[in-house]
Amino acid sequence: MKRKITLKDIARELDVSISTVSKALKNSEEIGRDTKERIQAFAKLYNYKPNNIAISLKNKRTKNIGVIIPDIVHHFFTTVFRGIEKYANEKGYNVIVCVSDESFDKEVINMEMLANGSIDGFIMALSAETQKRNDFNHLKEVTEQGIPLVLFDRVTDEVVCDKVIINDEQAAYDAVKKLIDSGRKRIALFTTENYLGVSSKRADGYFSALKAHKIEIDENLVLQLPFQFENEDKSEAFFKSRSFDAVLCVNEIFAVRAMRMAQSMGKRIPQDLSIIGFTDGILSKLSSPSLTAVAQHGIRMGEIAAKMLIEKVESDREQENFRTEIIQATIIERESTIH
Amino acid sequence: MKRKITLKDIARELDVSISTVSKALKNSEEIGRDTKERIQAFAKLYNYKPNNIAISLKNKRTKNIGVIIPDIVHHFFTTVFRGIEKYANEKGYNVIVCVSDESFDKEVINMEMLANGSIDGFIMALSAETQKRNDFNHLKEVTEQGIPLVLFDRVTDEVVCDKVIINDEQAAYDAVKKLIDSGRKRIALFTTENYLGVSSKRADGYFSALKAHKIEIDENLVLQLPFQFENEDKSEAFFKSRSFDAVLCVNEIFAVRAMRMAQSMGKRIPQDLSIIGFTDGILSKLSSPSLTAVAQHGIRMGEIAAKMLIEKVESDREQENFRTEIIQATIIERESTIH
DNA sequence: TTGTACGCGTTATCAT
DNA sequence: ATGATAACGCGTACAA
Repeated sequence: MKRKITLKDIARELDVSISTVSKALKNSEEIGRDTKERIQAFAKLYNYKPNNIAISLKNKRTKNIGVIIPDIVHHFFTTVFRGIEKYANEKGYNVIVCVSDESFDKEVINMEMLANGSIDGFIMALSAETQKRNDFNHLKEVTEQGIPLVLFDRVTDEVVCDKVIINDEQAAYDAVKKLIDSGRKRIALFTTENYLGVSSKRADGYFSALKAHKIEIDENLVLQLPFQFENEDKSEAFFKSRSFDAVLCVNEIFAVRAMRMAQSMGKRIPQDLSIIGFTDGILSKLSSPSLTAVAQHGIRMGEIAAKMLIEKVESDREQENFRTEIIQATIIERESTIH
Repeated sequence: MKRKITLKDIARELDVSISTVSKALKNSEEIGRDTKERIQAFAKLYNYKPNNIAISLKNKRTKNIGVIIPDIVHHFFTTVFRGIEKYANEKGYNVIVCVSDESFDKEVINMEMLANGSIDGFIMALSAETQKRNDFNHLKEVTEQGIPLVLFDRVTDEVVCDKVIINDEQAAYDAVKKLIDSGRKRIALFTTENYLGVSSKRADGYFSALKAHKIEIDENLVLQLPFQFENEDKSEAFFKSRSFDAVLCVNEIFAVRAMRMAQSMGKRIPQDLSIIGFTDGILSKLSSPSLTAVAQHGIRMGEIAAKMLIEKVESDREQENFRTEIIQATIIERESTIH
């Protein structure tokens, strides 16, 4: 087994000083032709590569980005992650991922682990619990330490930092408008409990679209469901007791399950019921009929987040100006709506 | 902005030596009651945390694991990743993820980036291109340097290291047997081009199950498709020109698309056609009808991989004994088969 | 009980 | 043209 070779090893072997080796390998003009060549040849032969950790210690730059997301087995988040990783890699950065699992405590622990020198900056989406508790001290501490932070999708006004979001409210508005334009009158909303985070903006868009089109708001047409739609009974009761001809769902799992439920009750999609869901993932594409969906452009969101972060990281002067980038969601029309 | 505080800062502030501070914070018995308390109080007040990078340099241990996977927007891989991340975090390790994007070059570059001290060991699944080229020098180099490596799912015999796989062949055999037992006679196989990696084992299981049950093998019933099943024409032609009453698909995307294609041609699932797919992901659960699937237990696979790796990392003595853990796949019966 | 010195691997500055 | 030294932050063997 050939262990990693260091500058010191080369220096000893070639009987020169460490600093000579260091300079020679950087092609410094200070070093003589022949010594330089000797050293470079030797280094290449033994495949010398500088130790990242030592360089990090010296430069106080790790070239690592910390990403903290609530869930990784999740289409939208992986998509954003893909964008982050792609951009970061191009810029020579590596990405350390931690999953908060929607837990406040894990989010805190993960941030602390990484904040002690392991990363140059954070990109994250808040856990559900963090949003519920409205406690953002761990984020504030990090920014106060001068560690750059970019929030995406699940953000908060409480923390001053860069942010990337989609225009959730407008997207929901547009989706509902599309349903109305196609002749739908009784439009339901399937959302998460407590209108958590983005869901509340989507609900806002839903309500304002109805208002703008003079459709009376019927709170009975709003169904709040637990995260994974585990509660089939609740939705079944909803379907049985309400009459509606369209649904807007705040995520694609809700959308697919709504569709299945409707179909099992003999409804035809889209003739009897139109469905639009947020997140244009594999489920929307491959369900049958395929789902009209609000594309959140996760990859772009990730790229932008990474770009914003790296800019901050690489700018040495203290930053005070923070931006919020808004990505335009687009509606991908498929078979679950009439057009 | 309060920058991170170091031992040196505390020492200067309290007018003691750095090593005194260091010892005091480790509660060393060498240090006097009062100095210890003074130092600890001060450290707590200023929220002192040791710098990970410095510790890494000193210990030659980063407490980072490098994970390289072909794709992240992919149910199975994210599932495995979840298992890795979970176990690693419990053990105080962080996970650096790189996506090879099925490319040999990116895999090599990513490994090199991380191998220079950034991580203590690798967990990876080979990219498609790497498998095709049969070139594993980058893996061998890493193991020769003494960096522990665990391969999962997409493995190779060419590299001597720990591995975690599922019993693909047996699982395919069992799936086909289940189809046969339910009365199916003409069973098709939808696989990737060139029987890449795991697909070839699944094909082996398919063939041997047919043989074992005295069903004549008809090569015309094997359809090779590009990765994402982009080629709808090819599969449509297949459906039109062949007659078969069951399909085994090597992944869930193939399975869902096969089902949609069949349905669009008027076939009923499972009455006219039974379908079983590998990967028990969200697609299988939520498609309609839901898909009988081979569960690969990604989380467990990830946990085991992380466990194997960390054991190797933390064992100081040179390792020579490598294991291959085989996880038993299980068939989850749903609506796309008769039982 | 406290402090000094050294080393982890690298680079930058200053001597020779 | 080459080398010695200090520094990044920490821990520890050894000295006082």
